[in-house]
Amino acid sequence: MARPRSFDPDDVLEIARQVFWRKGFQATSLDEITAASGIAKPSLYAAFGDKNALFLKVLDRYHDGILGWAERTLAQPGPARETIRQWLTGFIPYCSGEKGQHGCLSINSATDGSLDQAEVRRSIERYNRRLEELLRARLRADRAEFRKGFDPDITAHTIMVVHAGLLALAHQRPDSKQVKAVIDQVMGLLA
Amino acid sequence: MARPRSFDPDDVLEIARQVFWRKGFQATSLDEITAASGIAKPSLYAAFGDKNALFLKVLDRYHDGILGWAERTLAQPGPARETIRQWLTGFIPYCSGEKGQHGCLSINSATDGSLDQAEVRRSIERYNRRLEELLRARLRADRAEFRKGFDPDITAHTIMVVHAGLLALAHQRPDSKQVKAVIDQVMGLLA
DNA sequence: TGTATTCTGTACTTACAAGTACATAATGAA
DNA sequence: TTCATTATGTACTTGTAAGTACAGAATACA
Repeated sequence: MARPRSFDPDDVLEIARQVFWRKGFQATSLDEITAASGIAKPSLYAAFGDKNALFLKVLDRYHDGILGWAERTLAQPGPARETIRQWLTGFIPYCSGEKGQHGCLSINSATDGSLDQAEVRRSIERYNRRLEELLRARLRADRAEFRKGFDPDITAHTIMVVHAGLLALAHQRPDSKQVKAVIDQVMGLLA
Repeated sequence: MARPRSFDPDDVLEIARQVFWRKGFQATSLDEITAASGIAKPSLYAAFGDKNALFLKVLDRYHDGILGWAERTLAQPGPARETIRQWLTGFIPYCSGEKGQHGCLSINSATDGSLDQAEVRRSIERYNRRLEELLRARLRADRAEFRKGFDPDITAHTIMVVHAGLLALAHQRPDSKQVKAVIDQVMGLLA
């Protein structure tokens, strides 16, 4: 029994994500988000809280999207190595060329010293933990495919490191062939 | 025949590096640097130019320090794998625990969307290129140690990716044992 | 139709940071 | 000692961004 919202909050989060992704948290002003979204500041504040809270919502949504995709991809049948290779290969467009120039919002945020809000750190930690759990679970489940002495836990973490490294270096716009070559080489560890 | 400078510019760059490293470029105000260094703003501007120029000098100095150390380390005699392992192992204190919580100034800057100054990008690219060249040169020189088909160029890049990944994930303060395990596992690719 | 309620847009306040004007201090050289 | 020259410190201007007050608009329901 009141005036309804004139926008879909999820649409605005999507727009805010693009701006935050491109410019980073500090350098993004709410005025830029109002300009990009057409939503005035009081509406943003009413719907999402202050800038920190808005960013946290954007980041959580981003994490959820990637985790959902990882869950689906890593649940696929077949050899674990090929499944994981496919998952990593899916990141190539975001790790190379023009499209990769802004890297990963989560990595960018993790390396941003201005973001020392505890909740942002927690969101990133939870995201990394869950991603690594997915990899670890898959490697453990298919352990029989690998050599004696294969360590699924360390290997899962190594893959996380490579994943983070590719997305950190994405800002240099490397050639997609080079990224693929690195993935293929690292997959040699899954044997 | 004029009043001499009351400070050593290199000392100030060192202090500025610490502040920029901890808080990032955007979130660091010159007032914080004046507070940390005791040097007033007009002196900073006279000596280093504006905030962008100061940051660029800090970053170049940081890059030079790491490159110098890499040159010395990677020139050491012995098997290439052990030399490179030693070099990577030297990063462990900066990739783990309390000391690693701020990661690497170069990676942090590369992933900072607010730093789209062309000169900063160039400095980072040059740094990465030189580091990779050092690794590649060493792997090529000692190619005889490795199996037939070993690709020194791709391997050098893979090591760069792992290196970047470790420093990107350093913000999570991982255990140093875990970092060491990843390095050891990746060194398995040098065979 | 009227009213309570919530949303929206304009315009504001406040805070803070970048950069600088200017008066003054400290030196080397004459 | 005096002057030319460059550094320093105080205090300022300017710009910009976060957050909000308030008046008016849009709905559901009585």
